[in-house]
Amino acid sequence: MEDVAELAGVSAMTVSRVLNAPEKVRPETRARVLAAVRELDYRPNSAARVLVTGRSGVLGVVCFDTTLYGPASTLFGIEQAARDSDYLVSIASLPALNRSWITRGIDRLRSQSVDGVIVVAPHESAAEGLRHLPPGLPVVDVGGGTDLPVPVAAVDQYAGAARATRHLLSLGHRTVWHLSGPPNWIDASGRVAGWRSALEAEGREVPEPLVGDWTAHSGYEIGKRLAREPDVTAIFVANDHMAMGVLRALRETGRRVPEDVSVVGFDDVPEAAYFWPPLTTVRQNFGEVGRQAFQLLLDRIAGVEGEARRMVEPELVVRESTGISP
Amino acid sequence: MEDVAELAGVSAMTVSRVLNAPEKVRPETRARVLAAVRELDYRPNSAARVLVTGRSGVLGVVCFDTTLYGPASTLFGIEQAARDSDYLVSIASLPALNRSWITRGIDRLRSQSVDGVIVVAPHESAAEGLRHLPPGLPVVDVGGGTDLPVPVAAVDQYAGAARATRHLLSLGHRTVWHLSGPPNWIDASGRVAGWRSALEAEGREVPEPLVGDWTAHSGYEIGKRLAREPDVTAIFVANDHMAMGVLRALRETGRRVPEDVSVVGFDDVPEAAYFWPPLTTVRQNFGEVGRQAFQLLLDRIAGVEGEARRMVEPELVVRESTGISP
DNA sequence: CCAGCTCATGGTATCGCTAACAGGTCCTCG
DNA sequence: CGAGGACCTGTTAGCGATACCATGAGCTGG
Repeated sequence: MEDVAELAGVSAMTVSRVLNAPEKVRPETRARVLAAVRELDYRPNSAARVLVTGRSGVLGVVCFDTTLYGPASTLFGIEQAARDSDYLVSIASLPALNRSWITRGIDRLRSQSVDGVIVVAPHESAAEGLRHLPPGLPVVDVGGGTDLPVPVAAVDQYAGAARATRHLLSLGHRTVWHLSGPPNWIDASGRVAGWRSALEAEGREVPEPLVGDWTAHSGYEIGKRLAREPDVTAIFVANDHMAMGVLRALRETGRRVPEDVSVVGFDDVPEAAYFWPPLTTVRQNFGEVGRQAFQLLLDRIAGVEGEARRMVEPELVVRESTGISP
Repeated sequence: MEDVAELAGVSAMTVSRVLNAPEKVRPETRARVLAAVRELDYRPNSAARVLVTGRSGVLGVVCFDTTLYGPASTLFGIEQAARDSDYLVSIASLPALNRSWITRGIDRLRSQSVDGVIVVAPHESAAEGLRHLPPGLPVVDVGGGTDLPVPVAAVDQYAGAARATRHLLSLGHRTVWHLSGPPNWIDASGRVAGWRSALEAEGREVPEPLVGDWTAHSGYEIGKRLAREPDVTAIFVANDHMAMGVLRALRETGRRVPEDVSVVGFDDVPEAAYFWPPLTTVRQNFGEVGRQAFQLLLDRIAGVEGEARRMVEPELVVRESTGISP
């Protein structure tokens, strides 16, 4: 920086100003400094800047498994929003979802002086970790439950599940069975609740939900059980991958979709339209959730308290896996 | 730090040593210092440390689309390896794959003083960007082509494609058609080359490869064309998602898999075993690639030149989408 | 014509840490 | 018994930027 200053015939302080508050420097001086910057290919040292300002321009994301479609898409959305605002994203993935690891993840990021942290861990245990936060660190949660001590951006799982369920009922099905995600996952319980309420609202019988682990494999195994029940004519599955397993199980058992059984998924993964049959599902706009989370974090960093919860509405996408009740 | 030193009755320098070279401090002193550290919940300021040492403990990953299965898995592998070595990962995703954006991505990371960069952009344009690197910055590429000026970790696409093709030939098919990924993607051209060489090695006719864009949609559209050709009895598809589209197109056209047509994919996404029929495919161990890339980078950071290319062998997974020639 | 203001720039201290060297103890060994 | 070395610990000097205050030039208006 000293070199740049010398080449431009100014002091280091002026160089600093050109880079941080250009309007406070006379245009001609500014031009000379910028020319010197280019000439020497000068780049400010962020470490030094962080040391004195306390802000790094880096935000941290704590996440569990970034190979799952949802978290990966959310991360992507966050990263894009961050890029547009000249923020960089550091990630801390967790070997397991529990309070201790979440706390460690946040600490790991904090030790690198991130300006704030977004937690993408839609699991009950996250709430634990979020209850004891280092003071002064802005934190935002994605997909978390209610009454968290931090702002939350999330897809309205409840509404999406209710919508899917009502769609099936409107096709004449007596009731709707549910294959849920693992217990303690916020998304999973939100979908169970939405499904249940939609059934109850119409006075339908509420079957005991079955529990999978998000994988196509579990969908297949549980699907085989469901396929044997002649009562079952409509299934709301908590995500598309499990729905894929269910579809295969139904087919192997000789039950046709949608003629004998209707199936709805959740997520709308890009391949859902090419399942056999193309899957009716609930689309989550993960990218939007990521952007909203980033915006919330930006507000918190700026000291704005603002609203604490941003809900993104999911959308029912009707394809060919649902049809009128047999 | 000063406070810790005072509480422990030592100088700041000794505190620093306890944290960075514990063996150089007498055990009892060390214990006193550590006690003081805990007592005050002291955490070293990484910015100050970076400023003086020049090393940050952060590595950067430049990547294109982290919602794709391959890149996401690779990123995950890198992150896990990094975590085990107490490194943090910052990501810079690119809005488009070309030289300029790659350069900008690397610059963005460099400006945050990362210790090194891993580029996950298996596209020809990446090579351009890697040819003009800031001197002194350790860089490793994932999945890149040959003769790059940096070390590369990659799955052996050529071998995997050849294996898939030979599998189909061994089932009695006269030749094998290929639905490739987009041109200029390194993976895509590696698979084309492996497929072609396997056919030529046995003196088979080499059909003109068809070109998709990795999506199930493109697989479906092109699959419809292939399905109309009675000659086509074996198709090697460049990834699982396109293979899914092909499977659907074949089914809609009334061609049975594997009785009439055999299909092989590439990737082995977790759902591949639940396609209809379960997909024979080539498994890529992305996690291992990520680990290898991280290791290469660690070597480069340490100044070790070492080997420049680490190949991970893919594995053919035979399921039910392939059968003997009709 | 000068007080008083604005505007652009510079000087200095400081952020929190570690490299490099200096100094002090205590032991070893000829 | 004293020189020399091993082993700890402390002192000093930055790393590269910005915050804060000071300074001086040029303008305005009574």
